[in-house]
Order: sequence, then structure tokens, then C-alpha cells
Amino acid sequence: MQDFINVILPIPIEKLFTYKVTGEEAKALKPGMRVAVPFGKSKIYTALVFEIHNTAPTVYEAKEIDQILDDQPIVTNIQLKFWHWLAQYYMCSIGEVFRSAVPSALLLESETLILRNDRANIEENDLLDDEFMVFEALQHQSILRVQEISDILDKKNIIPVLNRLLKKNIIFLKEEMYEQYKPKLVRYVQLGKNYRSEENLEALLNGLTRAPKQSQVVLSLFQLQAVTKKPVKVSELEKASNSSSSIIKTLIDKGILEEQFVQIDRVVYEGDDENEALKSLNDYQKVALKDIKNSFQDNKVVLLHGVTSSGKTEVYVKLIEEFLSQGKQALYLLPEIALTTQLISRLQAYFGEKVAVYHSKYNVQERVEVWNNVLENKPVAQIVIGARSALFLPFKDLGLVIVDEEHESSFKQYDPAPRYHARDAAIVLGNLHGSDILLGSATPSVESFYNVKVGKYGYAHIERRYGNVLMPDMELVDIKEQSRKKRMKGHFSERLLEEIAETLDNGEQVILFQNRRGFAPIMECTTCGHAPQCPNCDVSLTYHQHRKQLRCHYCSYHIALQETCQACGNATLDTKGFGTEQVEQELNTLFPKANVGRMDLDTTRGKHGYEKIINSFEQQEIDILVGTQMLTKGLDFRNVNLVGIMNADSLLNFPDFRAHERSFQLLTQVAGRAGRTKKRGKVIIQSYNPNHRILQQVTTSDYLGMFQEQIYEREQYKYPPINRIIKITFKHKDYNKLNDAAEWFAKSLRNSFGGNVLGPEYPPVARIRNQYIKNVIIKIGENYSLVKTKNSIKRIEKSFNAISYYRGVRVIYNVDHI
DNA sequence: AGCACGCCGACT
DNA sequence: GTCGGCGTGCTC
Repeated sequence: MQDFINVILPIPIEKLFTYKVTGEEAKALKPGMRVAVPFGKSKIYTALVFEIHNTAPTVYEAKEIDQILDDQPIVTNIQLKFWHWLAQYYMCSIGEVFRSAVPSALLLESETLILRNDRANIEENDLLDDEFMVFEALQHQSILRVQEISDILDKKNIIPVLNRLLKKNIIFLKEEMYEQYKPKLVRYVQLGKNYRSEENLEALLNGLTRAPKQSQVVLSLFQLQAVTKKPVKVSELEKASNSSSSIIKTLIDKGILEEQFVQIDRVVYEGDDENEALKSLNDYQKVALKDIKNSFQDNKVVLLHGVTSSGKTEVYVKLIEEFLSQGKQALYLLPEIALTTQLISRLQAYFGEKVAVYHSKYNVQERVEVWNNVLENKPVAQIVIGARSALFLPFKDLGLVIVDEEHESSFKQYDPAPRYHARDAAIVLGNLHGSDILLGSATPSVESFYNVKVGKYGYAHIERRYGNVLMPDMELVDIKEQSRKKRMKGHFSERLLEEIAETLDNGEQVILFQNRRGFAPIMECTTCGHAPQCPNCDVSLTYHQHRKQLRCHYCSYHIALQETCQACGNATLDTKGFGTEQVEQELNTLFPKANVGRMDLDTTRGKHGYEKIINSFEQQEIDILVGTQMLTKGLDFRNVNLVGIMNADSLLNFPDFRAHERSFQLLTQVAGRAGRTKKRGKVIIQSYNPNHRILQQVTTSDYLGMFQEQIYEREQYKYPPINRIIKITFKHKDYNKLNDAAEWFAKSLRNSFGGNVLGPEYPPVARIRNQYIKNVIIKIGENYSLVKTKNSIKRIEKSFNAISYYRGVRVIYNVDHI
């Protein structure tokens, strides 16, 4: 009986692929193990075994696998179920889930290598110029990569050349898999076997009198080993003997030293053992904890609604502790931007080395290590704290999932597929493991609070800030009035300036929030009205003063700042709107003595980007910190007493049904940065429209009011959470084709769903990277089946793809689009 | 998604 | 005349 396996390939095709395996391989293989398989004409991919069976495919001959890459599954059965759900629910292929779930270092790919064929007798005269160049390169180097040949010939398509060389028997090709993950090795040395006795050592040292450096190394090593009796790190030896690696190498070559390599973890917790005693819970926290546990008894997801700085983290820590003592794993999810060293070191201080961290700033090697540690259920990864991708780790026995800052829209992956919501996916994952799930937020999403209202989720509440610190005092400032009276200095109202001055006088710090980076979003000529646009996208270029550039925030396009207008030649360029850079500059003139810092995408690049800024703000080297929404999350600065919002209107006027909810959340969160210790903080919100409902609700901390109004509106206009939405995006570089295609698709959708189909419409930026974009939104009522709707959409897509003119138009599904 | 095959414009 | 542009179709 022949054995076959069905495998998942990391490509966006809906089906599994079948390969032939030998009986022995079939015995060795288990679902969740990786195999290398040939795919297409030449490539070798890493595939994941999904099932092992004996059913031969009927319409094609299955290929054989190349090799087995694991001796144990690296993906668990629960994960495979989880992936399947993600693919179904979010309308993507399981291969796409595979690709984004597994650290890329575990997904080996083949590379074509070109080798010289030594046995051929070559007539050099028969070779064409380019063939000869490759032939000659192969005389110096026996193996070449495709890229190298491409460089040598200065040509993109080298396949014809390779084919001719193959025919002439000059080269042959080889597909080689390369392992991207290399364990980190540390080099240790010890004295060679022959020199360990005292007399031999003495003889050795006498023999080395004319090589003082070498004898110094041997002596140092002897001294070090006298203490530890173990091999010594080369780096330590170098330091102790004040020598260089070349001297050590000489000694190794002579056999006087023996070297050995030891694999170590890259991600090491270097704890200072001062276990910061956790603050004991206050009465409010205790009640919340009890409520949470009660709801867990009924197997419910629980929403912990605790105002900013009410000490939610302490409650989480208590819960985690209980699950750890049962030997279970815990997952603590946070939005990327909240994963600051502040929070991580707090947890590490408490749980020590049991905490593993997993997020995008970790490199591939570090991720593989965390992956393996979780897979093996090692104590060093009992608690995982991470961004949404941490959901994909191979948990064995997950007892608790916490999703903190549950309302954050960045939990929804936007691109590429799978476009999943980490909060919702966490609930599914938790259910697969039978674990308890806790969502936490100071400003819960309308979705989650609605689920509480309808009894789906449990609820716990903390209304007081920790230590009974008062909620900050919020003040709205009408900047329309102020600018009419010409009382504004730059973008600052008198009130805000007064408060900043006073705060600085008190030796306290200020945070200013402006949700736009750069200096100004538009640069416009006052003579002709021309504004430089991005050639690839439908947006104006943002002026970045620091780099003296005009930049597109959608593609990487940038040009040097123009002195004169490109259209009319006049030097009458002016800026419109403002970003963080401009706020920073104005502050420098308004408060020349203050130290102003800026925190946005431009200043936080790199692995330690945030940390630097956060640290210097913490150390109070910075007096005023200007930033985008980055500074709203998870930061805890003791000395901040004033928060200013430069312009609340830009948030409120966003064309999206969630704009109001989001503004409420953002403003409340920023305001929460003020006055986190004894003194009551102050928040100033500048707006052209201070009577706006949302601003009123923010200043009075009226979450319920906001929720009720939003729910009413969503119900009226058939938006989530009562209804569901699927957004379908169409992309193509040909404007007309895109329009036709989107229109065709929308018309077919209307046949099935009538008035519940909106669009197609252009998004605010209708062209990005030379691709035109149109969106269609389908609303699915409470009583309609989501599964059936998706099936209808897929059916329509099939007919759509059958129309050859539309082929090439990208169709992207976004289920529960945010 | 890659990658090969195949058909049309711009250059040695 | 070729080179290489990208439309199209397939992958066990």
C-alpha cells in the first residue's frame, strides 16, 4: 500500500497538496512536522504535514518529498485547528496563515546553485561571450548563485544562458535548502589534554618563554580554570590575558588549547534579583479579581473595565500567578506600541525568567528560540507577553489569555492576509485550549461592551485610580474663537501656553499630542495654489523639515524641498496643516529653555528607538514630549502633570463609522497620562468645535453615554457590533479596468444581498503605489449566516475570475474590517 | 505567491 | 534581428 501525505504550502492557494512518501517516512511523519518538497518546475519549499493517508490522487501523479525536516512536530494539533478556523473565518488560504504564523527562519526555501561540471571536455571556442564569462567565473569559484551570475553578466534574465551551458554540459544545477536558523554558539576553550598535569604545564610554559603573549594566555587560562574547573569563554580569556583572538587561535592550532562550542539562548533574561514586591491589591482591585474569577466559573470571556491607572496590571499579575502555580501557560497580548520595556521589566521583576517576550522587533533567530521554548513547555516561556503574532506560538497547555488594551484597532492585522483580529482570534484560541480569557481596557470597544450588555461576556469594573489619585481635570479650549481674536501663538492657545509655563515652573513634565507626523501635510504655492503631489499615490507630499524633504507617507517616494513652485516658479510656498515637527519647532521658540522631545514613527525607528526617547523622558532630560498616538499606550510617567491635545478635530472628522468611538478612546487614553501620582493632573483639549458630543463625553468621562449613542447609531445604519461587515478591496493599475471590475463584482453582490452592499467607492487615498483602489462593503444583518454569505461571495469571485478581462485585478477580503 | 511560457515594442 | 516587458496559467 502506497503512503501519501497532504501538506500545507506557504502560498495563497486554497487547497492542500499531496505527495508520495515511503512506508518508513510515513511511519516517522506526524501532522505538524515540516517536510521539504519540490514544487513547480524547480523550487523546493518547506511544507507542513497536515495528514498522512493511503488515498492516491486520481488525476495526477504525486511527487515524492525531498526530505523530512523535523523529528518532532513543531506545530501542534490545536494550532492546525486554529489555523483552519482563521483561514475560514477571515477568507484566506491556510497557506497564508502558515506563512505568517511560523517564524520565517523555520520556512526554508531552496536556492538554485550553479556548479561546474568537471568531467566535460570544453571547447572554449564554442562558447558565446556571456557563456564564457560564466565558465571563467566557475574556474575561480566552483559554486555560483543565480544572483551572482546575474551580477557578472549585468543581466536580469540569465535563464537562456544557463540553458545553453547546460546543453553543452559545462554546468549542472542544484537546488539547495538552507537553514536560516543558526543556534548561537559561544566559543569556550580549555587546556589541551596533554598539558593538564602540572609538570607538563611547566614544560609547556618553559617552551613558550620566547612567546610571552602566548604564555600569558596560558597562565591566565590556568588561573581562570583554577576557579571554575570548567572551560572558559574565549571572550573572557581575551579580556583576562589582554590578548587577541589570533593568539588564541595559534594556541588552538598548536593543540595547546582545545576549543568547544556551546549553544546558548539569545534571549536571556539578565535579571537583577531584587524581586520588586508587588503592590498589594486595594479593595477595588480585589473586588474586580473576585468578579473575574466568578465569571470564569461560568466559562465566560471577561471584560475588565478599569479607568486609566487603576492598576489593571496588578490584577493580571495575580491571575497569571494562579495559573502558573497550576503549571499552565499564560499569554498576555498587548498592542505593539504598548510593549515597552517599562511594562516588560515590571513583569520580569515579578516573574523573573519565566517571562518570554515575542513581538516584531525581535529578529528571526530570537523568535525561533521563543517558539521552541513554548513548544517544549519550558519554564522560561511559561508566560508569553507579546503582540498579536504571539497568538501563533505552539502552546501546549494554555490556561489564561489576557488581551490588554482590548479596544486597540492595531489588534486587527490589515496587510497581508490573514487579516485577523487578535482579540477575537484569542478567544477562539482560548476556547480550543479550554483556557480562561480576560479582556482589559479603560475604554472598551463598543463591540466588547455590547457583548457584556447582551450577557455574552462577564464584567468587572475598577472605577478608582490606584492610590485614589483623582482623574485629571479636563478643559476644552475653543481655538476658533481664539484665532478669530488673533490670540493664538502658532498652534497654541493662551490657556495651553499658560499651563505649559506653569507646569515647567513646577519642575513637572508636559505631553503634547498631535496625531500627524512631519512638519506639515501639505505644501502649497500661495500664488497659483499648486501643491506637490506624490507621483505614485493620490496624496500631497508631507513636508519634513528635519530632513528638508517632501515625503509621501504611503510609498517611499521623497524629493528634496523645493525653493520655488514647480508650476509657476514663484518662491511663494507655504505650508498647510501641521504635524509633530512643527509643534516641536514652535515650542523651541516659545520655551527656549525647555528641552523638547519628539516621539513619532520618524524618531523611533530601530530596535531601541522607543526606549531611548522613553528613557530620556523618564530621566527628565526632556521637559516637553510631542508625539503621535504612539505615546498614548502603556506608558507610565510619574512626573507628567499636563497633557495637551493640539487639535481634537482631526480625529473627530475622520470619515469612518468608528471615528467617534476611536476619538473617545484616544483622547481618554492620552488624558490618562496626566497626573498618575498624588497630584491631580491637567488636560487641555484644543478644538474648533468644543461643543462636540464626544468632547463633552470625554471631559466628563461619560463612557456609558458614548456607548449608548454609538450603539444607537450603529443599529440605525446597520454597522457592527449588531451587524457584521466584510470589506472587499479591488486594486489595479488600470483605472478603467478597476472601475469595471469593481462595478461588475458589486452588481453580482447586489443580486444576492440587495441594499446591504455599499459601493464601490474610492477610499480617501484612491491610488497607492500606482494602484487604483476601490472598496465595497457588505453588511450582514443579525439574522443572516456569515458562513453562507462568505460562500456566496466566493461563488461570485469564481465567476469573476472566469472573465479574462478582469484577471489581474486583486480582490482582497477583510472580514470584520476596522 | 513564484515561475515559466509566450507574445509584442526599443535597442545593440 | 534580439532583449526583456508583463499578461496568463499552473503548481501535488
